[in-house]
Amino acid sequence: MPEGALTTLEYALLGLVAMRPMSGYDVHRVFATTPMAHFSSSPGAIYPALRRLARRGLLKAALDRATEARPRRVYALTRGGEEALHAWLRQPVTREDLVRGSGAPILRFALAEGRVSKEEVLAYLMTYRRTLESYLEELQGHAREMPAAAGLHPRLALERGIRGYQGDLEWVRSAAAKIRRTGRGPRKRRGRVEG
Amino acid sequence: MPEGALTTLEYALLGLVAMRPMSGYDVHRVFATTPMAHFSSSPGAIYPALRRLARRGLLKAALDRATEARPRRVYALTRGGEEALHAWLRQPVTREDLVRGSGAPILRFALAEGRVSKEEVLAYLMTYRRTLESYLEELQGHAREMPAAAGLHPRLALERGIRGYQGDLEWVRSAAAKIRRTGRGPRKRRGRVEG
DNA sequence: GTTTACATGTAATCCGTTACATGATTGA
DNA sequence: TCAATCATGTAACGGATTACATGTAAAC
Repeated sequence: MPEGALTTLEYALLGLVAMRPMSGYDVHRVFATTPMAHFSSSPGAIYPALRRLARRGLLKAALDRATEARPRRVYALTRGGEEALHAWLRQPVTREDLVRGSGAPILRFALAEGRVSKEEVLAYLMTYRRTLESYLEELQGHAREMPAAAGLHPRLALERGIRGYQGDLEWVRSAAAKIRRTGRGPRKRRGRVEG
Repeated sequence: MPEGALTTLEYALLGLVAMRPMSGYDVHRVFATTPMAHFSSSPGAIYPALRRLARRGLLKAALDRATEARPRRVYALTRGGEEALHAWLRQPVTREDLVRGSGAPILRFALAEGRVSKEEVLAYLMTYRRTLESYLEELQGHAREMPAAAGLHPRLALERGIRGYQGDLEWVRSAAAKIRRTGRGPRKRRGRVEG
């Protein structure tokens, strides 16, 4: 039932809950204490988004009345949620992803671990790379055709954008190389044993 | 009169109209044909935003009935608009600016040309630099304290963020240096503006 | 002479922000 | 005991996206 796409926040929530079932406050804390803050926001966004996902059947809520005085609504992924998340993780990076600066490309990459095969991750990074290369050419075209009268600041601002995407390109290459070097990719989720 | 802050889009509109009076369509075209697309969006955002700014007294609309068959509403900055824009351009870059990735820091820089003194631009870039340095330390702390169990993808995603801000830092330094070299009288000896 | 692109908007829907509400737990 | 903090939300408001509406000029 993926009628209509989800917001970036909703996908971030799917991805977090996929790691382990979480309450709204658990999610809030992740956003408050990690660089995921980029996607976060306020409880006023998180709680309604969780409910929307539950209403759509992508999450299921379990009322946990035992452990706490106040009931906690602990959300977990449903089968449909798994599928929606998985489908999203495999979406290629588009020009719009870059222009909008939504952070979605990196979010997808970060959440892909253990849910997408190594080959699919590499394919995803390839779409990222190609889109970056193409958009970089576009921006460099703008830089070339920028009239001198446009002024120093706009030129510097554009240069900053170009540098940023070039850095992303280097990152993509380096990340792909590191992933290629990993042992047989996690085909399906495999438990990590830490040592 | 500046009750409540404006949205980034609204400031972008103020900045564009400040360059030369523009109609909604003119603005739309700038967004559609330049890297300003980042802040853009649809007519459905632009036109209402222009009206809001007019209602607040920051823009004044002139109905241009002569040049075109259909009347164009051409917007120009009012005195209040000048002041609101100028006040915004001088706001320091905050941590929230970075976390949210709104693009506001660069937008302010790009729009500052000719409206803010060279010294103020350099001071602004200094706030940008300091905020970047501080946020970078925060992110590097996260990287150090990230449990090994967190996995490869989140670590790479964080590394990408750190690299990006480091690139911004280099850009800030280089931009400040270029701006320092501008508009110096031929006889003036260079003074140090370092911090 | 009709399609296509230009130019200027409006309307419905919906998401996110801000601020508030409330109950439990802990520290002074 | 009183305040602060943790934990879990709700409500009002407003801006943005998407889609639609409409009227002119250019192209074919």
